[in-house]
Amino acid sequence: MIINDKNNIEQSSNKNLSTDKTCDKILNAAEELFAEKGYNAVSVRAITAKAQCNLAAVNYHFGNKANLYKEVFTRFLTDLRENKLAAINNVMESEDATLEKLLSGFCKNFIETHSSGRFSKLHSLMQREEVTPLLPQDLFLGQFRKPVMERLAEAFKKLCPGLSVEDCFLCVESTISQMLHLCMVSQKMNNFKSPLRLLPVKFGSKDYVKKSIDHIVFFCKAGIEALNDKNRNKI
Amino acid sequence: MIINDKNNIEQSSNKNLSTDKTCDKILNAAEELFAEKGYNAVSVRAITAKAQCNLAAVNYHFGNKANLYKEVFTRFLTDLRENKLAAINNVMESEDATLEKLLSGFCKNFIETHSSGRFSKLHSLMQREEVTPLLPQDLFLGQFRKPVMERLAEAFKKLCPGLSVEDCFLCVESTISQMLHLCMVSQKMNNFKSPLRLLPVKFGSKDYVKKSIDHIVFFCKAGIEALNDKNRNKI
DNA sequence: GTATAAATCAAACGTTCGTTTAAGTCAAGG
DNA sequence: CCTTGACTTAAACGAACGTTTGATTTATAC
Repeated sequence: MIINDKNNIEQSSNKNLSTDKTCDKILNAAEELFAEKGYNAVSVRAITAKAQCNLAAVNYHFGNKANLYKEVFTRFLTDLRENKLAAINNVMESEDATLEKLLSGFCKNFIETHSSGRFSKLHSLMQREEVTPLLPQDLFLGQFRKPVMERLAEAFKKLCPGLSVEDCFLCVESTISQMLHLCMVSQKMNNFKSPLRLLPVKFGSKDYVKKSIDHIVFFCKAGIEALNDKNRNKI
Repeated sequence: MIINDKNNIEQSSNKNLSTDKTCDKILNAAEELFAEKGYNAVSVRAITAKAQCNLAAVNYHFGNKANLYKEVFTRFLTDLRENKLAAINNVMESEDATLEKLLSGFCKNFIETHSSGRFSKLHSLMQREEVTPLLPQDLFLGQFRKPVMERLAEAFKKLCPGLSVEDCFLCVESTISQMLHLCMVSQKMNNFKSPLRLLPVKFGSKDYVKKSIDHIVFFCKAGIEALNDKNRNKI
């Protein structure tokens, strides 16, 4: 019995996750099911049914259900972190980087990544883990949130030197919180087809998301620049 | 067997929830436990143990566990909605209402309400319900979010006539999303005593929350006024 | 005081769950 | 060919859960 094997480090960075081995079939099936329904709502039996393997295979390869969840979550967090850092670096490595380009690049990558494909469903999983943590705090906070926040705060500082380090982090929180909220609204509305209309544009529709992105970029730019100006005037 | 009895309508509006009747003891015990651990992590046995009554009492008075949860959630949402509407009205009924006073009043009431007392733990429950809905959408969205959002959007419109209705709602979302995020960070850090430091001020500490509130008020004010000015310049 | 309904109680039911066990299959190495 | 170890399989275990039952107690009304 070999649990917690890390033999798929190279594979996890690939876009196409391998599906031949039982171990990987379980990992992929668990990722889909956990993302869709959350940890408690998914039974080991459901996972092994989807992976088309025996019930005991989960305990054989991963020790127990909780450890399988940890493996799924770690693989996902690593991939998502690299995605976000790349989006920030992509703007900052350019010669003519501006605050607006940074915000636009970060937010558009955010919504695209979290709204389609593999990360779409996993976004809910991340939100669930944030509200009801099942894993050690340092995994989510230290290995994902901290590096992304630090990189974005650093970028803000470079483009707006008037900001204090503290202001940079507060602006990062302001930006990210709005994006997380938008993703949640967008995803929830897509799932439930609610007829509720709060706006002329239907809440959660594609038009709504598009307008929201533009709004958030404008809103954050104004807030950050106002903060930048305030500090510069102090001097 | 009388389930779903609404005989405590007057009592629910009182600050001191009655605790003499078995029915109310169950409701109060369930509120505390659901708020702390979520629906699935709380067993009917745990509720009846805390309420010091028999296991079958839950099914006798509320039909089943799910309906008890609905009763708990409805009572809580009604109280919280009135709290928020009062905070907005409290500023707007004044003669010298300004955008900054509105934002400050709303945000400070928000953090105070969600950080201490009865609503402190219930905030997590609301977040869980948002991420993993167990109840019909129109309950949370229609009876809570919609009225609060409409009232705040209306207030923005009054103080910043240059904003379009759509802009008002987008600014409401920007404001609320930042407050929700702050509450979550604050609460999580309080629970876990994480040593992680992202800022000079400790993440999630009282100082951090205080500075964050001031930041959010300033940040939103700048964003809203920039939007207001942009539209006025169009004319 | 007695009849009727409401409320409480201990006990059990049926189901689902995560996990374990022990037998079985298969491929590689000597 | 045989052994060894990795892997798979069917079956069962024990615990926890929501719910139900039927008897018993308490309160209410006549």
